[in-house]
Amino acid sequence: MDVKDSLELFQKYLQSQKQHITQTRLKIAAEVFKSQDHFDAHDLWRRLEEPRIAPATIYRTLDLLCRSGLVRRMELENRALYERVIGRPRHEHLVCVHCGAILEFEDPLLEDRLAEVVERFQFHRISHQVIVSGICPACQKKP
Amino acid sequence: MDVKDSLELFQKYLQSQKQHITQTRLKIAAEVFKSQDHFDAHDLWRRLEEPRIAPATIYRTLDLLCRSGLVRRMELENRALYERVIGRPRHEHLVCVHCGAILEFEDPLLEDRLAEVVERFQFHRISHQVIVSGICPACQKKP
DNA sequence: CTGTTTGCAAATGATTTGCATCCTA
DNA sequence: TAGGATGCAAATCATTTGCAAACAG
Repeated sequence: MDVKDSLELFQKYLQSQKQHITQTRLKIAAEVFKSQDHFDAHDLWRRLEEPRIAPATIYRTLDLLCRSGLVRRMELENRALYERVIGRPRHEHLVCVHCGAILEFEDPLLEDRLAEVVERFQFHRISHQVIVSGICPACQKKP
Repeated sequence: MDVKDSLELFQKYLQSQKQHITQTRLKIAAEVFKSQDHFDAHDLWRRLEEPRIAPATIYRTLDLLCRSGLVRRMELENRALYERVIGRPRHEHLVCVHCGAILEFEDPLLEDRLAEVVERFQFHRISHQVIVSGICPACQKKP
């Protein structure tokens, strides 16, 4: 799943929603699909190096990307981070409160439990997030 | 575990941290320990009906309550909610994006998975949150 | 007494919104 | 060409911070 494929999926999403495929949206989406990490709206704006693109548009486009299911948003203390989801294995996060590192982990059994809970409650899931806050191994060793 | 017991635990926490036990802190904590739901800082300020207590102090005290482990903070879209944790079973949340309802669920097996992950990574956990966003059964039935 | 804590008001900072202009479809 | 999309600037809004006065130990 490369950037090109992801962009196509995004375009299909826009069309399915009767939304315009604009140059601005494509530039923003391409930058997101190139990413390998967790970033906030301002990070993305900086990476684009296109001062003409307004931060407001970044927010609006990130919202579209999340709705499309290609990108995921996670709520941290006082800010939201985004990450590309398409073409990546399902995972959750460990966040170090010391160094800010975000570690990812995969745990199918945990995901199974979540699926069971959603089923148990007859809840229509749109998204979910599992975040463990604490101190990473590296920071534990620091003096 | 009633309000009085919880307050005592909070006082012990304050003493252990060499922090002052003040009337303002006790009033805020008592209101929190009376709560049965999820509330934000402003909700709490309103419930106190003590205009003299500054919102800033509410935030500062909620922070202490979270550090003490008696209260838990959850990050939602653009705001934080708090809930009393002491004297209640461990649980996670389902949040309805339509009506805003917050459903709680208990799932020991899910908690076990989290414990295993934390162990696997040798991560020192401080807190965690599992939030499933979606549409609750009641809202699914609405036209 | 003496350092904390608090109230108040101002500052912050991420995100949202109004609106005229621009650009897809 | 029409209505959605964008840039820009202003508005929001929860939360934080600086500081002098009030208070706990």
